[in-house]
Amino acid sequence: MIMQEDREVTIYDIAKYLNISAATVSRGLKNNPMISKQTRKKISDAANLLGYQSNTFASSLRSRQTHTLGVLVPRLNSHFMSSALAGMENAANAHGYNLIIAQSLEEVEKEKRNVLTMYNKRVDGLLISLSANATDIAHLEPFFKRKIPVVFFDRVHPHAESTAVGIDNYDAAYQITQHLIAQGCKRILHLGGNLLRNVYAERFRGYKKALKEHRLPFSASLHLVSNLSEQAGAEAARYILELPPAQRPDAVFSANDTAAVYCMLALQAAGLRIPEDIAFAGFNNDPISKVIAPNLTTMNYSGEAVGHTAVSHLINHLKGTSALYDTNAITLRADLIIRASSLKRGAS
Amino acid sequence: MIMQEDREVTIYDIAKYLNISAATVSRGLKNNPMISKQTRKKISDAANLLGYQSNTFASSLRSRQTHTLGVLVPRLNSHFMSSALAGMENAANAHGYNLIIAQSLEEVEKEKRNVLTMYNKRVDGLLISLSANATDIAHLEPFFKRKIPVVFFDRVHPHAESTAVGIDNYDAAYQITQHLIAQGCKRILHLGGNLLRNVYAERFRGYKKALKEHRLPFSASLHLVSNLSEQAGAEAARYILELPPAQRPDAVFSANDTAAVYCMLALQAAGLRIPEDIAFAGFNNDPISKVIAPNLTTMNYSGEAVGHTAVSHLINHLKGTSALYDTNAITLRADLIIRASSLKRGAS
DNA sequence: TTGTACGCGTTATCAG
DNA sequence: CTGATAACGCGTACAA
Repeated sequence: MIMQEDREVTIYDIAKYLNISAATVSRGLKNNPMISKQTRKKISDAANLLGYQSNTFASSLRSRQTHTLGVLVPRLNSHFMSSALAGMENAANAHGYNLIIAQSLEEVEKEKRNVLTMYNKRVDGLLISLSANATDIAHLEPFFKRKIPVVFFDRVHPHAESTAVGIDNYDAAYQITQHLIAQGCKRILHLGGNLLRNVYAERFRGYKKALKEHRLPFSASLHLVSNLSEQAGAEAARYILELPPAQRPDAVFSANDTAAVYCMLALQAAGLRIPEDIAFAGFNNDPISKVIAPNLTTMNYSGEAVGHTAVSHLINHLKGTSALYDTNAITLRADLIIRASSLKRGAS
Repeated sequence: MIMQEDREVTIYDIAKYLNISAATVSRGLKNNPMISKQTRKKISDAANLLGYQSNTFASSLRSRQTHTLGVLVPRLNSHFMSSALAGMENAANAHGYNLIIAQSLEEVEKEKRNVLTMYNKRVDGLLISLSANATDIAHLEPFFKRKIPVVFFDRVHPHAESTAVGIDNYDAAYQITQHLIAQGCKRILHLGGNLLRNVYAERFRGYKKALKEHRLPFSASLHLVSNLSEQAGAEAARYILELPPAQRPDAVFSANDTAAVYCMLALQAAGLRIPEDIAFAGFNNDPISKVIAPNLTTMNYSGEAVGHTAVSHLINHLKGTSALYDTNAITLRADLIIRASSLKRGAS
């Protein structure tokens, strides 16, 4: 048990000390221009002297503002997510906001509980990237009902009154697939994620569009769905190796770099050459993509930018200072990075 | 500006609705056994019906407990840190605690500001990994003074009333260096970090101890200090290549995997063979260490475990349920993972 | 088992 | 420019 220390120093202590009212102290502490410069100085000095530290929730209780944003993500430990968090923290800090962070571990139930916790903490806004198998956003109703702004990022969901921050996954996947086709690939396997999530559904759509445009047949046997983990990548390799030679793909487009890399490693271990026997492209520009040999062609977009944009937008909305307050979707750029893993015919 | 919605539903609304007192509602909501089972049921039903959601800071204001822990790290976006955060979130969530997270970006000033913010939010405890060039922990005084528990993790600092969670960096570095020596390496370069931080100082000490034990000379020209970034790794490679052949190291022990890997890549690009010309060992078991060719020998320890342990310990302390409340240091295990990058003479 | 009454530290409102 | 006073929503002695 922690001992209860002596009472904390409050604005009343400062008031008493200076023989002024607590109201004046409160105002002075926030540099309210109504208070004379000298009084403000006196208050500030006394605060330091007495070791005063404001009590955020007493303030929140009264002002109905917590200056805290809730962040809810599927997992904290991926390169993209931690970059996004870093970007969020930067933006939040710059505006005097704090972040309260939780992960759903891809479990809808945990996501629901965390949403409620965030609500109970009365966050001023919520940033969320949905868990893999959430089918709807009914659990966000408490926020919608009270018009507390919600910003979806990365794994978004359509909602009239919320903003979505992400990239054009459809176009990105289209570009990647086209690039592989331009390299002469004709049987391109797609290593995809759960189609409930827009990011994976759209990457799959973009892939199919490119195939169609080039009159390449799409076959369900060339579309694997998984959680895109290291294991999933290795399993995909086993799947490929067990395919009859005639049906073997000559390229793989993976919806993330992790699965791509571990698929590559397993295929290489089995004696296949990359890109000669099978070309590879991933997604995310994860650090491992430029360490693997050959380097992995991938789609680059900045997690930091996504996070920073999402928070900046949210805070602008809260402060009502942005004309963007009713923007419904923010699409950040993503660039194809062509590396050796997909270059069947010399440099590009 | 966000419109102020209708007042929130409070325990008073529930009380009025059921013709009972707010106190009873308050107690019933927390399943206080003093309240009869049926009353509790009625309260719970009414709460659901009216859409009641508890207001955490009204509660915190009264109870002086926030059930929130502050987490302050140098950077959010490294593999180790995001794993540690994931472990912390797990442990916290399991005990009904929340995490408020900020990064110092290695700047002492930002660290100080964040510490104060955490204090003002009245976190129940603080978890901190110090920024690279913090020379003391005077800025934690507000916490110490009010006996709010502080737990250092990874980059720790001695303090009588705080706990430190980490690994034995001294021994780990000693093991790594010894392994390199056993492989026949005689001139081992150490790519180290800022010596103000225990993790780097101890890894350096362990390295020197191994050298000394094997009567290998230590030379300042074999100790590079940097921020261990990708660039720093590449620069180290340049440094090595510019050394007169006779002075070139035959091994590199880097205090993290990132610098090791980018040093390897640059040396390989210059035509050096690893491990034949120069052996490598890193630290952290970062994902890139098992993707680089040849795979990087490294020290494995779980960020998740560090984070989970730190939070569990802190919460146990808060709840006063642990005999460990006065433990001053928790050392987790770290294992040498020997991979091809350091094997000069066949498999081990 | 339940109700009464007050206070946690701050800010908003309304006077002066 | 400053002060008095009443909330904000909840928890807890104390009384019943």
